[in-house]
Amino acid sequence: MPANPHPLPRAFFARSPRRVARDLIGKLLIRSSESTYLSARIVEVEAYLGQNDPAAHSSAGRTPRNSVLFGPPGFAYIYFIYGNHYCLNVSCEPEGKAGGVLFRALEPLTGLEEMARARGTALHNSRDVLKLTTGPGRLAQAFGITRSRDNGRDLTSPASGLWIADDGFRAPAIQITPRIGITKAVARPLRYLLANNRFVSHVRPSSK
DNA sequence: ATATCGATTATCT
DNA sequence: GATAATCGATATG
Repeated sequence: MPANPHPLPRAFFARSPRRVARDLIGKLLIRSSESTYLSARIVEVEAYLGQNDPAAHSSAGRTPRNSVLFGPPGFAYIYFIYGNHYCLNVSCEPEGKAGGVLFRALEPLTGLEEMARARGTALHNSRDVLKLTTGPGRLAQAFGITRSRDNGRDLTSPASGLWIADDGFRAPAIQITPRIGITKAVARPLRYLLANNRFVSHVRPSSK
C-alpha cells in the first residue's frame, strides 16, 4: 500500500533534467486546497536541457518568458502554446543554470470528477478517464493550471497548493524514447515513461 | 483506423 | 510574418 504522500525536497530537482525526469516517473502531482484534492501519478515526462538542446525554450538564453528555468530548482515553468494550451514544467539544476522537465501524461487517482469539470468533458466510461490527463495540454487543463496562476509556483511545498510528492510507489520499468511534438533535436532519447501504462500520451499519426 | 484543419497568442526573425 | 514542447472536430477508409 502506498504511504502518505510527502513532498519531494528541493535537492531532488537540483540535478540534470535527465536524472530528474527519470526519477519523476511514478511520483505524484497534487493540487490541494481547502476545497480541492486532485492527485495523479506521473507516467510520462520529457527532459529539456539547458545547454546544447535546440528544442528547449532556454536554448537562446534567458528571457522574461523562460526566466523560471534559470532560477532555483523545483519551481513551475508554465508556457502557452498554439494559442490554446498551457504546459507544465518543473525547473531543474542549481540556480543560474537552465533546465526543466515537461509533464506529458498522468494517471488520475483522485478528484476525477473535478478534473472532468475543469476540462468541460463527460466522465461516463474508461475512455473518458483516459482523455483527462494524457497529453501536456490536457493535464494542465485538468489541474486548472494557467500561466498567470501558476508560473513560478514552488512545487516542493504543500502550502503552495500545487506540489510533487512521493507515496512510496516504485516504477517497475521505465522506457526511454525520443521526444514528441518537436521539430528540433528530434532524435534525442529524452522522453521517459512508465512501461505498460495506459495513460501514456499517443504520438499524433501525422506528427513527424 | 489515418488525415487535415482551425483555434489564437507569445516569441522570434 | 512565421512558428510553436497541442488538442478537438471533422472527414474519410
